[in-house]
Amino acid sequence: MPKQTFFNLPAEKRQQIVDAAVDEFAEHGLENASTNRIIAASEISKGSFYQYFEDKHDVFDYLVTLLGEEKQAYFADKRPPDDNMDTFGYYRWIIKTGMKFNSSSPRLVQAVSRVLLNEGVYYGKKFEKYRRQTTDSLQAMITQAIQRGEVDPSIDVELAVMVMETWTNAISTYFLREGMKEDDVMAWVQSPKTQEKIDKLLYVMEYGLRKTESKFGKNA
Amino acid sequence: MPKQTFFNLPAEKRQQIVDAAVDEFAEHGLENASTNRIIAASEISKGSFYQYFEDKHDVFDYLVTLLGEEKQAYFADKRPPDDNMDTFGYYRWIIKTGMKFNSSSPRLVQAVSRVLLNEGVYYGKKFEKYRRQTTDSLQAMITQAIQRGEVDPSIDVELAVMVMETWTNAISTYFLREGMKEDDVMAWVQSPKTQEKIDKLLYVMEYGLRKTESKFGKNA
DNA sequence: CGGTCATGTGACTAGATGGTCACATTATAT
DNA sequence: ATATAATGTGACCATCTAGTCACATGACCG
Repeated sequence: MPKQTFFNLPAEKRQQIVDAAVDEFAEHGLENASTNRIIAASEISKGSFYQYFEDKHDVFDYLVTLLGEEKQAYFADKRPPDDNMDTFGYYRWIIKTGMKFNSSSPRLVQAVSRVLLNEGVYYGKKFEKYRRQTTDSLQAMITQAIQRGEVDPSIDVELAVMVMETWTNAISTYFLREGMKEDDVMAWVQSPKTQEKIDKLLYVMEYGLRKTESKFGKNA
Repeated sequence: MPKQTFFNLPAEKRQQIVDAAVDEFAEHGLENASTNRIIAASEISKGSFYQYFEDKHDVFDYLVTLLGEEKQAYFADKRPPDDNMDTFGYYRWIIKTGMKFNSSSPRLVQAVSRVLLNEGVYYGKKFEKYRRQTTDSLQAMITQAIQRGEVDPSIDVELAVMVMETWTNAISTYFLREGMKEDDVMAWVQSPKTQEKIDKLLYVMEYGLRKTESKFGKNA
């Protein structure tokens, strides 16, 4: 957590620092980020920086919190279109809505995701708390889905969580790699081409790659 | 490519340097790796290092080449048990045999994978050549599988490649995260528990998470 | 032996890093 | 206006970084 002095700052100055930090982490990750550069870019003095934060990890923690808050605010007034959706439909809605949210704060998402999805794997324990959030909610979702008879009960929950976590991360990575190339990320996300890609991907997650009889009926 | 002086070195000394580099990259990745530490650990002088290599990227390139050679040598005398295997069976064999290979050079695999799978995403163009190798062979495999009527033809090739690439990477990451915790990695890979996990994972890739009628016949 | 060429060496440079601290400035309260 | 507390500042420190270079050591050859 940043120190009180940081929160006493005028919002404008706070934003200046956050912007600088977001850029730095998005560009260099956490371990390679330079506090000196953050200080230079946010046009504060070195002494001030250390009066606001412990170190760069402290800044990063704050960015994660910030992203969490923004996400919560974004989802606050959003509800799936159909109340009787099954789990896969709900997951599809979550993924698509999540991608729209990502387009609304792409740099912040890039900064945080880059560290949590990649560096985080190697500096394990430090980031476990963040991963656990997603894991737990996915686990609840899947347990319910099995009870409802939507997910194959012969697949254990742990594995199903891994599958969905993998796809959640893969789609995030896809967003960061392909979406961030575009001028208008939001337009790219909402384009029929991107939406279709996500649909197809989740279809494969549901029904698999293999050509089966039951699928023939669907595609014929 | 390392300079000629490096290849003139006695094999023992070369190995010493490789070991030090592998450890450094496995522990710190590419961007955070320190040539100074590699030099210290391999017990050569600074001047010598720069007579062998251009810089640390040069060393890393060599490690990638080395891993490629070792992998090729490992697969040279291995053939899938059944010649009439379908594509999914073949892929399953590749993945499992690949994991056995990984256990035989776990540190080298860790060093290279860490950089290519994670850092590589952000320092794009530099590593594209390596990624293209896997992509191309997966693409050939899938095209053939569609022709054989094994893969759903309504799934475009590009997407199927993404799916298989995602799973190849996910299994690599799983190996690095879980397998490397074990004392005996090889034993862990070949244990029934791990093998079953892989089987189930690839089963889900083939048939999906959703409970379908055709699956009922299989699982009942 | 002397000469030549390849290899080994570590002190040194120039720059960046995270972090501290004595002091200057500003705001608040009396 | 004066005292007190909060905030701002950048020179400075120790440590690390990649890379160079003048010189030392060794090997081989005539």
